[in-house]
Amino acid sequence: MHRTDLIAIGELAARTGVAVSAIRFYEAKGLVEALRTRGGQRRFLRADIRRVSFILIAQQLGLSLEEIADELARLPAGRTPNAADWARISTDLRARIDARIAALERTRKLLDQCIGCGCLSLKKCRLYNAQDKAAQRGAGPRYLLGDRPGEIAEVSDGGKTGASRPSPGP
Amino acid sequence: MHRTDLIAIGELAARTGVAVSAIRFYEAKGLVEALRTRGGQRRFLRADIRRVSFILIAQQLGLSLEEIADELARLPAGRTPNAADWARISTDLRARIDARIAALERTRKLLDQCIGCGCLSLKKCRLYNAQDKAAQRGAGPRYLLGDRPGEIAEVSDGGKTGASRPSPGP
DNA sequence: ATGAAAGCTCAACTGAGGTTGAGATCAAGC
DNA sequence: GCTTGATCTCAACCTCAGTTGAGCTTTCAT
Repeated sequence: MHRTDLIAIGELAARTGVAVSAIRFYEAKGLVEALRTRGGQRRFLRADIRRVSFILIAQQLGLSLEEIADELARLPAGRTPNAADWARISTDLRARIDARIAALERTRKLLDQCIGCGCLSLKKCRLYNAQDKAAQRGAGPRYLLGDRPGEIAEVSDGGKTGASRPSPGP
Repeated sequence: MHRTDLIAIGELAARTGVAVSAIRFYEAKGLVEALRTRGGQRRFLRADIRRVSFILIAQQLGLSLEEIADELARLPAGRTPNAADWARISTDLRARIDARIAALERTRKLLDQCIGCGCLSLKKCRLYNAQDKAAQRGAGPRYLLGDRPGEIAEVSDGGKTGASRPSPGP
């Protein structure tokens, strides 16, 4: 093949659209690995172009760098994801997207009811009352709508969540 | 009405599910206002339960605290949003939700093609190449995906792009 | 052989949305 | 009056995903 199967960080950057600093950052996080020249400069494999692209895509789909690192760590020894890996991973990702869309749709529905009724007035507004309900019966602290970023709670009248979200823990 | 039309910060916290520290933070950002006792403790109006709830909802719908502050600032003197205000604001929010759902759906479609083809192989994978502005609401490499159209290097095995853009500039 | 371009490390900074801790004061029930 | 729990301020710290800058070294084309 090419004599230059190793590429410098700048080339990897240019080919993926990622900043050089970001690639160094990814390396520090264990997302990519580099060989070094005698002089100490990084040299990447061509396959790392794909690896970085994978990172970008996964990121777009909502995974944190840590999750991506986990995903990559599950592959045999530094391998860049192949078709089978991808099928598994992407099926996973699809489920995430579905969940996000569903959550958003629930919210939209609630919101529509709310626009329609124009209420905003406590007794009736379901969006508002999602939280309020909590307090007016039984006075426990910490009720809330969604308990996860990006996720709106299913606001059903009966449902109690008991989810404590304001602080992620001590 | 009640003799206790004023509530302490702890109660506001309990009734909204927000941490006390977060409420102080919101006050610092101008999102809520508090009266003070002679001793210097904050006392909130009951209406602030609604105000905080509004903040929470708007936040869930993707507004930053600054945007929420702007929204609230457009209301007459510290008023908690009323029906007309709400109609305007919520119509706005709905558009945001729609946009997010649409973006997510585009991504999902791309992903489906990708699961199907199993490619992952640069030339064909639209997810890889098209790097849609999909779910970009959330952290991510800001200078890249979508930002400068045409700037993403075609991730191909062959040619060199020369488009070196390691840093977005000062 | 040389000079520009690219690379190196390390520390500090960003910004959003808060949390944590120290040390002091306030409010209220007994 | 005392004690206990809630609250106060202020500063420092956290996470995430990187960026920026200083100061220095390596690589490569001419």
